[in-house]
Amino acid sequence: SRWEEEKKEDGVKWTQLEHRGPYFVPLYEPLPDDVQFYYDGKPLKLSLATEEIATFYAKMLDHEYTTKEIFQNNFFNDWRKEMTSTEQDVIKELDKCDFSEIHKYFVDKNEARKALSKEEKQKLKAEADKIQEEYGYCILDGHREKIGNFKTEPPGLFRGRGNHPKMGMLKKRIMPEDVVINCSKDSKIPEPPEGHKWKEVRFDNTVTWLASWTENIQNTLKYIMLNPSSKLKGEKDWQKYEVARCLKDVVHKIRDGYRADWKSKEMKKRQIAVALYFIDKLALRAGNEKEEGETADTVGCCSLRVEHIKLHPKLDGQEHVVEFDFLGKDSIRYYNKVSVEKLVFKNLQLFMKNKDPGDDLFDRLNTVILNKHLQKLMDGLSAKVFRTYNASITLQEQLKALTNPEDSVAAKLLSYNRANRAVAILCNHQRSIPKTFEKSMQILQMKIDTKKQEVEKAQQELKEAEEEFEDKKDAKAEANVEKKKKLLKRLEEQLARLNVQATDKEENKQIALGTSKLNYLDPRISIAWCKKFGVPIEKIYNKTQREKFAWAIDMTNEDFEF
DNA sequence: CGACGGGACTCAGAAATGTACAC
DNA sequence: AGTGTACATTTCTGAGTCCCGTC
Repeated sequence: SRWEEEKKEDGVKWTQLEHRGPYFVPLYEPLPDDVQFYYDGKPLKLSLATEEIATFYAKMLDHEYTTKEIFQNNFFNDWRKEMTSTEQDVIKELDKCDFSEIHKYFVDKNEARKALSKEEKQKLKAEADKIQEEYGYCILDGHREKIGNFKTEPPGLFRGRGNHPKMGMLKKRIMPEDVVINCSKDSKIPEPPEGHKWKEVRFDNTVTWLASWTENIQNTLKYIMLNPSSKLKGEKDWQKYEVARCLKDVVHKIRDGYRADWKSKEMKKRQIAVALYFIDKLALRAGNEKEEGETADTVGCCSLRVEHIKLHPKLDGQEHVVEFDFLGKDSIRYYNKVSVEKLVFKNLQLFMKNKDPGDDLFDRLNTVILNKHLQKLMDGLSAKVFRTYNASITLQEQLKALTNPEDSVAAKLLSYNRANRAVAILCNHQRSIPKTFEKSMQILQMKIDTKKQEVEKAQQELKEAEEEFEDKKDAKAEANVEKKKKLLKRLEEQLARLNVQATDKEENKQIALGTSKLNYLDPRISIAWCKKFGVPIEKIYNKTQREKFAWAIDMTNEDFEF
């Protein structure tokens, strides 16, 4: 099959790569003349470039971002830089800018698009499909593979996560002159759009990207890469889980090792040992250092500061409790109270001694030191492998504990979701509570109440039927009892299902299951579980997910053990 | 060594879009 | 049968990890 093909030289990722280059998003279309921008109450015709940037802001007027001072200031600074000198002379304060007409124009345009007839919508869809067909695929080693992101990112205002110092800055339009193309020498080299040139065309088969450009906000590279369904990505994914499975064999030894190191005479060793304990037990990320002022202030394990933990010798009947409170990746809050071993607690007290809240907790440590240590313990081992390992092993254990072979498929799926949820909680994968949550919960509660009444009514009817049977002792009365029993049973089952649904919904409101499912759980565990318990794979993986995990679906039977 | 910057890749939740289902 | 809405899926792009070379 396609998962077992010729091996390449070390570091070589492909022998053939052919594609069309990125699809460039359409150029800016000027506003109609009757849509005006006002400055200080007076209409002001803007130059094309200035107008385009104004529309970026106008489009976001409903968004919370535009209420933030940093966003406003960054936007206004960048906007002014692009203005003509005449405009600069006039437009001095954002507060005097009135974008409301422009805003309304785009709101209306959006509604108009939604109100389009079926035929018109189909036509638009067909056009999009054509672009996808033309630009969305490449040829890699003879196979036609789907590309992940084949469009350049449109210009707009930068939206960072959390308290990002650069929010609102102008993200510039990507032109062919900014783009580096990567393909094979003998392939049909993509044509730049008419009148344009590529920045560079290179033939580097040691990397997997098809095109790249430098983004102007953080000055970092962006890439066009393959879709997760591709062979290249699939193999990499498989490899990731194989490394995590290797950890399974040595993790006990590693745990013994770091426990012993809690007592080390060397401070650095003790810090490594405690940090590793956190990474293993709590599935924390490694925590690279970040450049101050360039990004939101977030941390991982190695970059934890004294202010991010509190030590409680006793708390709620537990001993040696560490209270974590910090912002992690994407500024998602990590809040947890954990009872730790006495030695860990003692070490933490020591690490925090004579430090200010803003000081590093692990002052002798960073991710490079930690990962070098891990590499010595196992080939390919780095901090993130612990997350993959602990996530996958947790799923496997939870599935074992929760699955009842006698259950219906629906009940088994609930168990699966519970197991998935345990992992999402471990990895702190959160989502914002859906806007419609309260409402839909109320509706569900109403259904439950109605169902309860129906159950009570059925109970009453059954009682009556039984009494009648006592009385008459005839076949008709007996049949009626059976009928009422059946009805009651069905209603009770429906009620139970609704209750389960409500529990599930409540437990899930702030938890995002997708990330762990897609990135941390060895798909072979899930596939084996499906096969073992007769659950169709489609029930747990949708089409995209089945495509991504094709490698696993191909190779896994019900006996698979992580 | 270790700091630093560049580079390539994975992983992250929000937002946009599509679909199914209730009314 | 048509329409609105809730939920599922897909897209988007920002935010991490980790490695490498240089000084």
